[in-house]
Amino acid sequence: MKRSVIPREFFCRYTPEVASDLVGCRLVRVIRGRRISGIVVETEAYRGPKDPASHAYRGKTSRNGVMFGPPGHAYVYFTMGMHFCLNVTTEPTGTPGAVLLRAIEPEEGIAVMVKNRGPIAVDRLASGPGNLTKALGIGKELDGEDLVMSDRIFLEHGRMAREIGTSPRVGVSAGRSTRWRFFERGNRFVSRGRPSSPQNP
DNA sequence: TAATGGATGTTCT
DNA sequence: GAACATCCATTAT
Repeated sequence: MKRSVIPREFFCRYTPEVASDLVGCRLVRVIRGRRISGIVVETEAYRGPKDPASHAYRGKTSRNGVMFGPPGHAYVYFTMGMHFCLNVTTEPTGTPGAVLLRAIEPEEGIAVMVKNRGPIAVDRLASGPGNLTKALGIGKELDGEDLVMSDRIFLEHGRMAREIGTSPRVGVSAGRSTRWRFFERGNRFVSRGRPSSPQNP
């Protein structure tokens, strides 16, 4: 059987381009042999020294080291005292870059996501970076995982996104001038980000 | 429906 | 000691 896992070359490109192309791909998490998955509907791009909003802006540290490594790996970090965020590394080895996965449209394993998140509406199960990692049971034990080789978490070809919208990134004070947030226009699983921010600018 | 602020802990200055 | 790639309940309109 042919695997439809996305190859490493896909991630070895200009980060905003990878972030845009990831919308429509399927994110798969496997726990005890069961698939939990969904279509990626919202992402953000982060680069290196010229991107003041990026963790890699001030160079390599023990936390962000994965961003400087080979493309196609998971960069998982803990934030705001409560939440994990899942990123996919991009660009050639030595060039920092990562795409933050902000929301998915659940497909398989919805019952497991509900168990992880509590009884809430399906369109909010994995909407927002902290909610996504909680729904899929992702923690720092997956930091540095190779998404091309792993059987615990990986990306597959999904479906064609209808239309890609862009906006400034959510929750960052620096780098407001770049529109490096990408989402499927009109999709109800996309997180609102900030209250009252226009979703179809 | 929109705005505000608290919980909570790691990382870096 | 300050900042932080968040989330959600509470408050005001």
